[in-house]
Order: sequence, then structure tokens, then C-alpha cells
Amino acid sequence: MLKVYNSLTRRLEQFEPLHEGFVGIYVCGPTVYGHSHVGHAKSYVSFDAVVRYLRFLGYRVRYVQNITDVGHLTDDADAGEDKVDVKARQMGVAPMEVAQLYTRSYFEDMDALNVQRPDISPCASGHIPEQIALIRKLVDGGHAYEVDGAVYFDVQSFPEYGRLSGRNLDELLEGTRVEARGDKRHPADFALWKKSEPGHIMRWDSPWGVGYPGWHIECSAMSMAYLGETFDIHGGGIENIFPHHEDEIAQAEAATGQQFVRYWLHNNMVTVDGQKMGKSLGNFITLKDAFAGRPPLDTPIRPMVMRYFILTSHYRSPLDFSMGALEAAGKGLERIENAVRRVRESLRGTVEGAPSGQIQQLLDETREKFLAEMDNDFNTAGAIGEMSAFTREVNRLMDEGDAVTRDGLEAVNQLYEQLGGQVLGIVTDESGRAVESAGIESDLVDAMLEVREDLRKAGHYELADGVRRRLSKLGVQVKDSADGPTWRFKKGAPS
RNA sequence: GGCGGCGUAGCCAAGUGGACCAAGGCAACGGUUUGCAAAACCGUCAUUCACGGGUUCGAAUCCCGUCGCCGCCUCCA
Repeated sequence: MLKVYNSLTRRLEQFEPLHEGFVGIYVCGPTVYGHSHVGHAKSYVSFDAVVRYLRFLGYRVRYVQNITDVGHLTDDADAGEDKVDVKARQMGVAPMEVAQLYTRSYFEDMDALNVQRPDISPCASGHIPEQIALIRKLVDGGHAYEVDGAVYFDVQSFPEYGRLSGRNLDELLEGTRVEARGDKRHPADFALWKKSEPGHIMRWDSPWGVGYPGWHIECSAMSMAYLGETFDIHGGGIENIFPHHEDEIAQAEAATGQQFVRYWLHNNMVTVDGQKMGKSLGNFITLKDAFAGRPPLDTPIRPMVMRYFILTSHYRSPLDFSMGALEAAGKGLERIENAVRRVRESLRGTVEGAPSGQIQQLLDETREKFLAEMDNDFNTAGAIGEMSAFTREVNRLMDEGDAVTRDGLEAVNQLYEQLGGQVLGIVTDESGRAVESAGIESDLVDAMLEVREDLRKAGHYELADGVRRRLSKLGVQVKDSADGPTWRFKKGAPS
């Protein structure tokens, strides 16, 4: 029985979708004016696990995640410039070129992290009519007003305003950072539509003149366009609770008179050395830099290690980024990968036979505990713990050698593929395979190892060890065993 | 100032009042295996959950207080 923590009620609730067997989920996507960073990774890996698990449970899921390519300002909702617009001017290209460039970059990084693509990735600029229609509905209903080509949402017309974030309008009035604006009725009123000044590159016709949409409106408009006026899950970063999600609720519910979202899920932030990683702080790490080993990390982080690292903490907990923690995660993942490889390689050449009682019991217990962890608000950290414990047992049984039959190994492999692969996305077809190499390289390594074997047989261990050291530096890990040496290209090694 | 969260072993990190004298990973130490490595396994590693009270038959888990850290109230995943 799946339970999820709902930010709206601040408690763990039993999850029941609006329509049986179907789940509609919307997650706030990136604003595409720069490369993605590890904060994006945490958010989208976390929600990827959520979606994967819902699908594993048998739900038909429609996953919508927007791409913000217009309307997100560098400052608050009625000052500042459009982020994409600013970047376009800096680069000397059209805004849509900026958006396309970083949209591709985003998906590239997410693919590397084994994040499954959303079913629908609507961009704000492609849904201007939907946004205008929603704004018009709000104006007609008395929830929004026009001032000189701009339209603002009237927060005082929506008594529920502040419920999600635990605020009330009086407090907002006293807030140090919300300043009164001449053209707004209440300082907390926010822009639905902005007037394009003459120099502004992005401009669309609207009933209020030439302009562009505010940032919050796209999410209300697009989520309802694809998921209906009421849908199951809305996810996003905790920092977006106010004002972004609060405003989304206000816009949607004031327009439809119905509940907008049933379950609000919020993931916590990434910190670096205990400090929030933020654009304004200048301490953010892009995924491309991290994967390539460029500063500030200087060591290449394998994307799958990043994914594993993220999933070893709960999505609602903050995650502190450090090289030490990443290295530990890398070792932990490798242990699982080694076991997967060992199991897959042993599949041939094992005796026929049904799984032993021991194996069967291990499989049953692991599955049960794993699912219990995931049922508890998608506790991937606990679930990975179960995978690790399972891995130790698998290795132990294989070391002992007697209890493992072909069918037993098949079942073990299947559990890895289902729980580690399908659900967590940390086990893939690659996990059990050595890094591919162009033919001649493999042959050369084989040739060197043959020579090395001769050296070993002749007792020239220093020379043999030297060969092994040299190969290791080249990224080839050699393992001696009773049946002769085996080798593989190390993962994550510069090649 | 208002709202919210966190503080669990050397480090990272689960833990929804009772099977917790607290998962899992990393590190460390001892051992098995190995020519040596690597990999893997076995054992040791928090009688205790920031601190002080309280509620309860029972608390890491609930309540109050203290200290420390963090986030939101501007843009941010």
C-alpha cells in the first residue's frame, strides 16, 4: 500500500489516484537558459524513481514536465528581465535558439542519468493560447485585472491563498521583501501577463496588447491541458512552494472552482559543503562539468554513480554534495555491479535445477522489504539498503557454490533487473558487461596477459606485477583466479 | 520578524511509539581466499539516537524547553 507525503496536508497519506489505475503527474521542469546542474539531477532523478515505481505498481502513468522557455524573469514577478531573453542577447542569437540548445543539453544529461523521458514535455512558448485563455477566464471571473497592458492576479479574491506555504496575506504584507507596487492592488498580486516593451524580443498578441506570459501561469495552463482540471500528483523543488506553486493553485482553482492537485510532492535541495547550491551564490556544479571531471570537482563522476548517490538519500532530505560522499557511493554501486556481472557471467555453465529453498527465501524476503521501503513515500535509500544486503547474500551463496542452480541465478538476475533496473534504474544491461572495446585493443590485452601468465608460471612475479600495474594505469583491471586471469576496462576511467 | 525543516557511529545515510540493546554504504581493524594484488565472504565497529525535561506499560520516533545548523518569505530543481 503506497503512502506519500503530501505537502498540502503535511502528512503521510495513502495514495489513491483520481481514476483507478491511472496516474497523472506533473513536475516543474527546467528553465532552459543554461546547462543543468546537480540540483536538477536530484530533482529529476527523484521524480524518475517516483514515476518508475508507480509504473511498476501497474498504474498507467502520464508524466508531464514543462520546459520553460519564456516568462521566467531574473527578478520577482513584475520586475526583472526574461532569463532566456537576456541569454539570447548575450549570445547574440534568437531566444528560441537558446531554448533549443539548453533543452537538448538538458535531455542529454538526463539520458546519461538514466532518467526516463516525460511522456509530454510542453514548452511555454508553444502554449500561449492556452495561457491567454486561462488568464481571460480569471479576468472574467473577477480574479485578475488589467493595468496598462499587464494583467495581475488578485490574491484577495482567492481566500485560500497561502494554504500550501502556510502564509496569510497579512504576513505577506509585512514581509520585508514584498514591496508595494503602484499598479498592483495588493503587494502579493502577481503577473499573469506582461507587456512587451519595444526592445523586447519575445512578444505575442493578446487581448491586452503585445506581451508575454508570466512564469507561473504556464504550469497551471499546461498541466490542466494535458491532465485535466484536477489531477493526482504535482512535484517540484521545495523552493518553489512559494510563490510558484502557491500561485499555480490560485490561478487554477480560481479559474475552475475545483481542486487543482491532490498530492503535492516536494523534493529537497542540494547543498555544497552545507550551503545551498544556487545560481546567485555561484557555487553550482553543472552536470556536464561533473561528468567530464572539470572544476570544481576535477574528478569525472560517472552518471550512474551520481544517480545512485542521489537515491541513497530520501528525496525530502537535503543532499550534501562532497567528493568523499560520491566516492563512497561509487564503491557501493560497484559492489552491486560486480555481483550483477558475476551472476550474469555464471548463467552459462551452471547446473540445471530449480532455485534452492535458500535462494527462494532470499528472493522473497528481499522483494517484500524492498517494496515496503518504496511504499513508504518512495524511500529509495531504504530500498538501496535492501539491494546491498541482497548483494552480500548473493555473493555469499555463490562463494559457497552449492546452492546456486541455473534457475536460481535466473531468478536472482531477474530481481536485479526488476528492482534494481526497472524501479531504481541503477542496474542496466551495461552493469553486467565490460566496457566495449574496439577489437584490436582486446586482442592486445589478451596477448599481454598470455605473456604475463608465462612469467608467472616461471616465477617472475615482479615482472608479472609490473605488467598488471601498467595495464591498470591504462584502465584495464586484471583479476587472477584459479581458472586463469580475467580483465575488464575500469568504469569511469578516462579513456 | 513570519513559515518550514534538520541534528542518528570517523564519514554518508535509512529508521511511519513496541520484532531498534538502530538498515545499508564508505573508512578502519582482525580473519578466510590469493605468490602478491583485485574481487568476494566472515568477524569487530552507536547499550545509543544534539542536550534537558515530560507523556506512555514502552520513544530515535509524540510534547515542551535549550543549543547548533539549514531552507523559504527575491530568481532558483
